[in-house]
Amino acid sequence: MSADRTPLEAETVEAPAAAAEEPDGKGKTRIQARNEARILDAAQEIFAARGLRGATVDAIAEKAGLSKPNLHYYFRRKSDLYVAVLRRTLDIWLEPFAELDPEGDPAVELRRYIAKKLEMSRLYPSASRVFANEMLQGAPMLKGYLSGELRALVDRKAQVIRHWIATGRLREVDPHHLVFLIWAATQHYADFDPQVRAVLGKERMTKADYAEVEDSLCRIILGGLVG
Amino acid sequence: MSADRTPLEAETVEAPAAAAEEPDGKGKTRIQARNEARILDAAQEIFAARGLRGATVDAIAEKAGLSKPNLHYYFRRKSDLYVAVLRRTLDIWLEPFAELDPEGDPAVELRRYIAKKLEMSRLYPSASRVFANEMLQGAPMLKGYLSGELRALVDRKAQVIRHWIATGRLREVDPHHLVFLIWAATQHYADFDPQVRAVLGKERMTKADYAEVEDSLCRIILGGLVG
DNA sequence: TCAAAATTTGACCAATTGGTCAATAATTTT
DNA sequence: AAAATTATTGACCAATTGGTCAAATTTTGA
Repeated sequence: MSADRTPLEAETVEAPAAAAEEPDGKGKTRIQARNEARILDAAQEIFAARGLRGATVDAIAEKAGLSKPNLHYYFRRKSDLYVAVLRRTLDIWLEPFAELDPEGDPAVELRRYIAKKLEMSRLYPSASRVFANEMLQGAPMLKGYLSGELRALVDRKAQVIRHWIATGRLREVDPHHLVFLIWAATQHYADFDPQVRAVLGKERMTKADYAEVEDSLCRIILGGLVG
Repeated sequence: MSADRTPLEAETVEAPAAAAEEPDGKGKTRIQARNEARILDAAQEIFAARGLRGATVDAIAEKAGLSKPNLHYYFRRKSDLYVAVLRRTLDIWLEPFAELDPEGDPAVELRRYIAKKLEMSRLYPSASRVFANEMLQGAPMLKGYLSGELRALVDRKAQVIRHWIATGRLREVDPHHLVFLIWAATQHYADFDPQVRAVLGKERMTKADYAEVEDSLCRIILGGLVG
């Protein structure tokens, strides 16, 4: 109940000695790079399924193929690892959102964004789930990030959407809620996968299934907003 | 890693002696009813924030104002309590969905359903979060329910939507994905509340804020489907 | 009023778990 | 090849936690 929180701003792993190195990439042994990657992947799976508190270091270590003390050699605290996973996920997620182009055609831009976001749910569902878990916990690790960087970015993109509306290329909508809707709809297929599969009666969701999802989402969301 | 799963079908609490009593309601002392309600409410809060594994019986007991052994007097295992909370949530959730009327106007019916679902996110966010948590864990307790009762109900309602389409009152859409979209969009405001508030820059979401959400969602989702 | 039934609790376990540490084994550097 | 650095591990704690139990207290009902 006390100490498993570390602000996102903190460095994930102390860069070994060397100061002016690239924030990641170099300054790392071959072994270091390999093991840290393995650990992050394993941690993402475990955190996705159990959350921060539910995940055990033993489980992560086992999945990564390392002993617990060996894992601690790379990440001193479980929360460090959690934050590192979260950071990696966020980096991947925000890229296509930031690319929404005010000069592009809203229909094309939004469709591409929806497609990319959905593809991420399909390819990295566990990343989505870790984030969802963090939200459910009240975002203890991401509070600052959400109301800082993220809010700023969303506000900027809301301007893009307003621009589209102002130039008559998009119907009147609240930009924020449009963004939330896209996020909710796309992430749903990763976060609520068991429900989706059960209701659809599918053992697993194929690439083709996702193509149908994309079609449906675009049709509904864009249907009333453009054209 | 072993024993914290109990199928939903199992009775929540062994009805004390009497066989042919109503499944709930009677057959319970005043104290029993009061305490069980308190425990369920407390458990919902704790489970919502921490998930099944992360929630401690102590925390639930404290929130309910009882001692741990006393809580165990009412619910022998933590997982019993978890299932009970889940069951209660599902009962509340499915009611308005089941009410979608094939003879009604699609615009009115869907708008009302969206409004009700959103209201539930506003009034009982923790219920939504417990469910979300269970999904993220892979739905260990709800698997059977999802592919049984729920799937059947959704299929039935998908027919209603297809009926609307066939009679030219609704544009062509995949009924299942429309339902998922509505679920995702409405639950998002409960499950991702920290993100929503941070991005919107609001300390808390008021009733008025939710009214705007409702308006936006209906405008986007229904905008392209009816009229 | 008094015994039976229901409720509550303090004291305890046994298992789990995050994290440490000294010692050992690889690797790299000189 | 020896020294220095990096990686790995077995053995261990201390704290947390789910759950038990016998004893005590309160409520109920005849």
